[in-house]
Amino acid sequence: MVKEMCYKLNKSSMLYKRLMSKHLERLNITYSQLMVLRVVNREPGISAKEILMQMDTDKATLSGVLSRLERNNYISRVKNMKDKRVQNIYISKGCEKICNEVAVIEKACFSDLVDGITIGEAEQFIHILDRFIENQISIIDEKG
Amino acid sequence: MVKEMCYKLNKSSMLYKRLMSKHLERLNITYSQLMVLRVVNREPGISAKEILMQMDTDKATLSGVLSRLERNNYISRVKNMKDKRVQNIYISKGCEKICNEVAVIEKACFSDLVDGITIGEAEQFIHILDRFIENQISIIDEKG
DNA sequence: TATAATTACTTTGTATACTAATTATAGGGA
DNA sequence: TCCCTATAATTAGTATACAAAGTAATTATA
Repeated sequence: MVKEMCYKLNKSSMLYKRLMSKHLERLNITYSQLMVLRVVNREPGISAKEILMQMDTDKATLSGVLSRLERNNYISRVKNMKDKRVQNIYISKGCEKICNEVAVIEKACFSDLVDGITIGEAEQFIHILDRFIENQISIIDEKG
Repeated sequence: MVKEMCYKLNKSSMLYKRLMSKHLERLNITYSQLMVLRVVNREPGISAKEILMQMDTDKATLSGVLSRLERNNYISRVKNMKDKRVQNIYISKGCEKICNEVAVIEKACFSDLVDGITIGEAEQFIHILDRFIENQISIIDEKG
């Protein structure tokens, strides 16, 4: 039973990434990059460490995503003069648009995803998923 | 709401992979490799294409996983003489053990994962997830 | 103030994912 | 038999994911 849950969770997650990638292709940005861009859009001047605290990824992974975002002129990184280890990250001009465009795409995509699923079911689903995630986190934390 | 579902699905999937990776570390095998190994264990002599039909991955990805499995002596690939494009894949001797060991690990891990989740809830969860996956697949298929 | 410990971030190396292109082989006509 | 198309699998290239090591700057402490 749990096996089935896990297997299907993985499958669904994979499909979601595939789906979003298709949508994002024409915006010339990847799913991970967008997730980061969104956080920066919400909090201009945020540092990598602060993004990490919100995003549950790996610092090395984030470092790479930020490099590519900067290379493609989606963001700029400015060394913080009070603490030179830190870089403040800003969205490039005109780039807020992308976040808005994506919101539209997502909305369209999401409406198809819930076909045949009631709000009550979705709530229940999220409720169980939350419990599941809590269990996962506590197991991982135990292992240090 | 859907956004929350997707976000949490991704998160849970990521945590699951992290968790299994930790467990598999000492067996010197990765999660993806194990998934493939399992299929081969079930159907000795299976071809890469047949694995693909069962596994919902990419053929290029699978090719890489198979190379590494072969490099580490977990499997062997034998050219099929009736159709020389095809390779028949076999588990190396002594390697069935790993599959069994993993079954034990998984069982232990799974029991922790369902803490506080009833069987009824799990069933409901899978039911909704199935619907969700169906929707995802039909959207992806629409797009070609 | 010199040294130790920490912190923020990057780099390196390995393993997926996935697209596009390539290779080798099969198999069906003309 | 030669040609064309389809198929099984690999290869090349880009982008994650993550562990481990490295770098530079900051803080704590003897």
